[in-house]
Amino acid sequence: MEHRMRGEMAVPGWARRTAERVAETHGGGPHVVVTGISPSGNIHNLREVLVAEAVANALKERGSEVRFVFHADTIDPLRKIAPGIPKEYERYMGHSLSHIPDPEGCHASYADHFLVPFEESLREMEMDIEVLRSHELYENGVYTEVTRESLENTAELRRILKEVSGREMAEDWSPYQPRAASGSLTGNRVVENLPDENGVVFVDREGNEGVADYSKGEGKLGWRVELAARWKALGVTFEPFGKDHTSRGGSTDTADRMSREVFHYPVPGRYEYEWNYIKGQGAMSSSKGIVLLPKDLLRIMPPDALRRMFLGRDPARAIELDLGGGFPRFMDEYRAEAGEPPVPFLHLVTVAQTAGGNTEAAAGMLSRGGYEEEANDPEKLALDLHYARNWAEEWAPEPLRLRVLDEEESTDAAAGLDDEQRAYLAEVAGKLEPDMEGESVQDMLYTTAVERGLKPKKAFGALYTVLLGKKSGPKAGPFVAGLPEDIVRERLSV
RNA sequence: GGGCCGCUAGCUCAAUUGGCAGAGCAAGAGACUCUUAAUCUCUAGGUUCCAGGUUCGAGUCCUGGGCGGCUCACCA
Repeated sequence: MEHRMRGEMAVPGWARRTAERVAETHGGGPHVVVTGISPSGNIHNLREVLVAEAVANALKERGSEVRFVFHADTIDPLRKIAPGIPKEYERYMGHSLSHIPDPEGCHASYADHFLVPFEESLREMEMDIEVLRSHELYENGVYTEVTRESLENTAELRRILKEVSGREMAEDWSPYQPRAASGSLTGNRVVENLPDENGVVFVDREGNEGVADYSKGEGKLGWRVELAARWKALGVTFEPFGKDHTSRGGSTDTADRMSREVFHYPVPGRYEYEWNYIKGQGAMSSSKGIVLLPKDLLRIMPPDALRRMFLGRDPARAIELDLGGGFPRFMDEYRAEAGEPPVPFLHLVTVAQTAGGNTEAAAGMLSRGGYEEEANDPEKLALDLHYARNWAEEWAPEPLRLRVLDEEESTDAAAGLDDEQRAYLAEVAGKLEPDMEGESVQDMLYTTAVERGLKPKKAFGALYTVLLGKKSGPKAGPFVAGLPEDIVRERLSV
């Protein structure tokens, strides 16, 4: 069986149309597709990155050369303390994330603490993307020219901000935020530009004067200006935006005008995406501690399934992702489209939980169930079982979760059974033979119950009680046949 | 107030850039001597929020309206 390779997914229509518009306004390339959000680990990030990836692929499909960039705002000042971060970090307020130590000491900086896991997720997604850290861009002089340009056009930028937002701007406003000796980017006042030295003279909170060299990353442009400046500095031709940025008076509104009127750079193509929500959890919010990493979701599905799930039919629409009860159906549809063997995901879930880590046993169960193809591909089977098992443990509704009780638990659970049920279990235990097929086990279980005048529901209920501690479970015959015989016999002897 | 999105079967949603309105679940009927969130077969279920417009043809495009959700303030 030939499986579709990663990254070769069909380019969706909305992405192709977007690429077409980008090509009309920005030519045949080379194109620079940028996606950039703060490295806070919010799952919305993923949708933005995937939208950008789809458009980048659509541009490539048109024959253009594409540079695909993830831009991380590592130089940005810390402005709120995330849950779980020590209170002492209050003292780093206003400092660059790249200049603050990792609260857990595991990475080079506070910024990397959040960014590195996200980078790992991008790698796991097998994404062909280049990660740029903004503090490095500043330090390497990538922003030197646009910063000089911004400073020269301070009055013009200030006027645009005032017009678009309708707010009064401080008389001494500057597009540049120098870093004070204290490390803080905020609360400093630029008093003089030194274009010949790539610098500004500023006065900090305490009234001390200092000089910042903007060719060396000793400060940064204010957010709204930086956005437009980045387009020019990196030659951006496309960037997606969430709806929080694109409203009137929003950041794209100001950046668009700055780009055209100050930097004389054509506004990059754009796609406005809606957000995605996780059913039962509400909006993902890093400040509320509701954080879901791509990594977490790659535990239950392959990268291309994640792409499909997060992009939906049209990323301009909000979607509520159902990772609970609706997930098996999603997987079945995805697998059908991808041309994978048609084993129902729910079946894999049962098999995975029954067979534990034993791929051979699982293959046997699948084979007996008529799923030869899946059973004969151990590598793929192991991966699918991994997804199914993780889903069962982390997302599945309670009725689908299975765990064979240990001896003690089983004895406790059996306390509620009556004599008829115990006698039934004892008889069944005696009739079980090694190498019985699921079907004959099922037949034996049923026939025995009927012969004893025991209602099937009561009989099967007893079986599930001692094996799983529940009143119901997966189809009993195949399930029991898949378990080691001695364990079954032991649990039935109560 | 501005912006974006949604409104299609009882429920959750599809409808491939204008071409016979579909699926899953729920409901009803039947089948299986085999428990289940059962399975299989069949049935029913619709003024696509409203009013106009464009078109040979509109769930889809345009205008106006209604209801609901989200989002926006130099904070990146």
